Amino acid sequence: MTNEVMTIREMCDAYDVTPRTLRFYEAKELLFPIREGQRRLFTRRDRARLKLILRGKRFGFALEQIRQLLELYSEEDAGKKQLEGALDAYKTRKTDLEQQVEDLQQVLAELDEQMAWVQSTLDNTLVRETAD
Amino acid sequence: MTNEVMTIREMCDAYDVTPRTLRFYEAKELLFPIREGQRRLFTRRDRARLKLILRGKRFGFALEQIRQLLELYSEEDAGKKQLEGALDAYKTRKTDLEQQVEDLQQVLAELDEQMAWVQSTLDNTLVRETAD
DNA sequence: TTGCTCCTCACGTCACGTGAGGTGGC
DNA sequence: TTGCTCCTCACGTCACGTGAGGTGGC
Repeated sequence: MTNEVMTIREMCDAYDVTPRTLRFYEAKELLFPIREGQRRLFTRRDRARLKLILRGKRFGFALEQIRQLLELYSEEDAGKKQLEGALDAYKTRKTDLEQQVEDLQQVLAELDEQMAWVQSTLDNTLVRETAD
Repeated sequence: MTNEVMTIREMCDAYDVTPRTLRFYEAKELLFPIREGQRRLFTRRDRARLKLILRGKRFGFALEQIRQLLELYSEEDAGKKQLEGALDAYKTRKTDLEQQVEDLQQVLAELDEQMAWVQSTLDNTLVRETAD
């Protein structure tokens, strides 16, 4: 049954996160597990939200922005405005990620130069030592 | 004269960093400005180190690792061992950066899918609204 | 005196990690 | 009783940002 609730341990195993992370997301109002005494029980809704949170993180969104995106999605009538809002956030994120790729490639080139320089110095050092 | 010392403000303007950053690097023993009373005066050596620090950061090294690399470089006899140590660190960093590029491209593809999905939902919404 | 730049704490940020100390149920 | 898992503080991490409050020299 996908309607079964899950304990914190089961959640950790299923989604590869730590208990601390789940408690942290609850404190930040990203998840709303129900309580059985002290213990947390995560519902199907929490699991759906956690999946979106983890994907949002992969996209590079900050938790606060993910919280806002979750709100957009959960407003029962996911209407035009909500969807366009989400799409806008995605576009901004995409541009930023593309810039990151460019930056990384630039940095990789610079790193190659640096490595070549050190390597050539190393070669010269060996030559000198061998020339003794 | 490149032997002139520079004030914190001149350093900030020259290298596009904040005063806080320079004080922080000093506290972390990455820079060693001399003192004129309370004020810091940055030497040519500090400027050379700062350039290496900023490049190290671009490469994605943590400050502590940058500190160690600076030690390797500054050991007057930058011999075989030191250079090989630096080269090793660079290689590890390079592998990691390449992995980051791959991850980002993967994430970008996933983001495109997600955007397409939202867009198609949006199209359907418009169709329904127009069909009234 | 007013401005400007410098200084030293020291708390805030972000997303958790990591003990410390205690509880419930087998 | 011992183990195991859960819990709640609350401090630590990383690289600084950001006031608060004070100083020196024009």
